[in-house]
Amino acid sequence: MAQVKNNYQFEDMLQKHNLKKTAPRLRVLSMMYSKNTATSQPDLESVMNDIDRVTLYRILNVFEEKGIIHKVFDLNGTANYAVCHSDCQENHHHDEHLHFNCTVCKNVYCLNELNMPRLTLPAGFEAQGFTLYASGLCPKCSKKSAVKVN
Amino acid sequence: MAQVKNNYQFEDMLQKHNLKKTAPRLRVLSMMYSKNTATSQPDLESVMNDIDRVTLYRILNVFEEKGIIHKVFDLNGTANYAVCHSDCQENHHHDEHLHFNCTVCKNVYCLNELNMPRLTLPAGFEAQGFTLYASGLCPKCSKKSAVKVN
DNA sequence: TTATAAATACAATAATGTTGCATTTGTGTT
DNA sequence: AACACAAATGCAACATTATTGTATTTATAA
Repeated sequence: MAQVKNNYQFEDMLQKHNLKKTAPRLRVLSMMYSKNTATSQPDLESVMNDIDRVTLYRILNVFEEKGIIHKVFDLNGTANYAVCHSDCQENHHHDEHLHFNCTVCKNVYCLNELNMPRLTLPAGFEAQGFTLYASGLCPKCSKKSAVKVN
Repeated sequence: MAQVKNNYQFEDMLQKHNLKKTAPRLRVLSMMYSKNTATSQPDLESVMNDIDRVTLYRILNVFEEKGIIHKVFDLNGTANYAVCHSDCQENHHHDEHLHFNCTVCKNVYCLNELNMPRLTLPAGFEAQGFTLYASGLCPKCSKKSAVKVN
């Protein structure tokens, strides 16, 4: 699930996007790539509490601008960020997959493997992008609830 | 588009849900039913600036709990609320339609007429609900941009 | 008309996100 | 290797959005 990358690859990523290789940015990258769920600013802040809040916000913003991560809102309306896959470019995201928000663990999964169904809009509407949300139980939480643990 | 209802009908709605018929609630209802787009707390506040902000938040919350309106987040992650159609019940929303967020006027349209495509999730995921988002130009704004007004 | 529970208004607080600026750091150049 | 400069970070202040507690007001049923 989670894409495995080493520190050299993260440095390359930054360089490719004309971003300086700084410790905070590398740490954010490695955290986001180590998980298969999206990450919010609060998530980052709780782990990297030695990095300034504002810095984290700004890192997330540049990464999004550069097409490294994309933003997705969870059920509570808080912004979460997930690593983009190959076909995202600067200021032009291809975010057309299913976002699954677990109602128990609150994690947001990007299910890239699912391709979006084509659909036609009512007359007059011109869509530029689609996003599909689902909420429910993720594999981990549905297993837990089945055996009534917790 | 916008559902036409009179004040008696709004009073009935409140009564049906065991909510007291108060002036703020009736005003919120009539505003929300008069538009075909979703409404945010800031929207309400700018129009009804004589009503306390907190009251508006609480009204939106009860209405959502009672299944009168449902919450949908716009592109900026701010909560918008739209009137539900018939099949929503208390604490059990049927929100499975397309939400269209115009990138120009920022309005959120609920396109109920569009039925959701069926889709199968990866193994282990148990979906309870789906929501489909699209962003782009709404009919009004696409017409404007075509004739290069503004 | 009155009693009571519910709803509102107001004040205070919390959480989240943004802006401006001084300081520090990375990087290309000498 | 050292310097210069732009970029990034850290810090302080502020803005916005949402929540909680409580006194006051209001709707409704007795």
